[in-house]
Amino acid sequence: MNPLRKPRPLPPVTGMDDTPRGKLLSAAARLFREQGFERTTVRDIAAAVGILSGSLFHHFSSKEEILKAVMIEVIRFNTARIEAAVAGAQDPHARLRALIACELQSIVGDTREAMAVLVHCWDSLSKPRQAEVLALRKDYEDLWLTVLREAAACSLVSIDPPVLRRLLAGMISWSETWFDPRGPMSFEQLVDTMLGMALRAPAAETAP
Amino acid sequence: MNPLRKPRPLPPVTGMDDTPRGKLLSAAARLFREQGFERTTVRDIAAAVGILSGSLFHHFSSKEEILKAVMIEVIRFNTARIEAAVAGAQDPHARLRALIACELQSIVGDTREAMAVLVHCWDSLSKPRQAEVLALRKDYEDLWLTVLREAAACSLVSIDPPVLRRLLAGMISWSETWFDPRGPMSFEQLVDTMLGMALRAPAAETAP
DNA sequence: CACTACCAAGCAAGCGCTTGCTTTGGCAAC
DNA sequence: GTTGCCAAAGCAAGCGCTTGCTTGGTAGTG
Repeated sequence: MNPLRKPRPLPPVTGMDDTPRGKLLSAAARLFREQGFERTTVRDIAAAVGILSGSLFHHFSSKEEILKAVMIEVIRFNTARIEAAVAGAQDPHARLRALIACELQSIVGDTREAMAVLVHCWDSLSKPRQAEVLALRKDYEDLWLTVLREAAACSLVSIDPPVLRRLLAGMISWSETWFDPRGPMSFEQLVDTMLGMALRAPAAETAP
Repeated sequence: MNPLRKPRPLPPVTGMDDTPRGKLLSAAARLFREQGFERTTVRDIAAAVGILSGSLFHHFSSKEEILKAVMIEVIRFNTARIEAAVAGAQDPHARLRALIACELQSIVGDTREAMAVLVHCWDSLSKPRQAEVLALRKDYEDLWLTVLREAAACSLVSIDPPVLRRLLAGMISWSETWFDPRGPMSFEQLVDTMLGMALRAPAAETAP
């Protein structure tokens, strides 16, 4: 927006900083997740940070722009995280495990609210805004495919990478609905279970 | 609801019959899926079957009751389907495959709209109505657990049944977002791929 | 004549967003 | 070190519209 800006200490911290904008985004993320996008009013969001509804429009031009901003911030944050994790892993097996662990972490851990919003409120975004978000998501998905293709190339996995990606995405994103890190199963156990399913399963025979 | 009722030719046909109520339900299911519950107005639903919005309330007492009815019908239908499929399968392996095939069928096949509504519009239902639907869902989930425990007992699978159920539920329900039976991968191939992942994967070591 | 199905009209409430104005805090000019 | 200034941030009020649902009445059917 503003072309001339003082050098900020760092790009966004854990997703949302503590500027008015950042506070609005994290409050909105929590509300959107709890009540859904349509059932959350601009008055709800404003009240959550202690201002009136009209004042909200000094920061965002519309309610939908808030939703878009929540999604963009969480995608940026998590893309940076998986890039760092993959760069720090030594072999294909470790890289695959790192991806699963990162995505699970983002969904049941620190960015849980915003990730749930990304999944559940997707259809509340207009098509043009969906396209903007999808463009950002591309880097994220490309990295997944690269790692899965590498794993397939060395016979670590035998399922077609695009299909395997989607099956893993389903398992991982669904765990938001049931997994509790304080429950009987630990985070690491769940990662290893998912990894185990991805690894040794043989591909289905290519029958019609 | 009505304790005295003419013997209907059969319990609900493919989910929704062709009475005014049935037509309303399938129109609502389609609209709820395409636009979400909140963005769909009672005027939309009424228009889809060619009546005015007020007339809708001669069939349902509220918009939310329509949503509940859609969910209940699809659960009834799919519970009957898996019960028949399991009863017709000879061994644990076949029973597990039948469950996966049935659930995938319900999600990408004939009851696609209503199943998508069940998953995506869940939070739009008030808590008391959620409880009513959950009570019906219990039989369905119990059958899954029974089959998975049997498979575990004969070492067909090695992952804890409740966990495995949730991982499979995630993979299967997520496929609504990407799987196209007319695409390069057939329905049966996808079932076998999922089955393969469930089958031989070893449980994660029980480390902290 | 009861019953189902529907129409026509509209109400009360809530919605996203706009407008016009006030307060606040930082900072360069003098 | 006041002073003058301005942009960011917020308030108070409310507009125009949509929403779920109600009401009172009517046509067709067994």
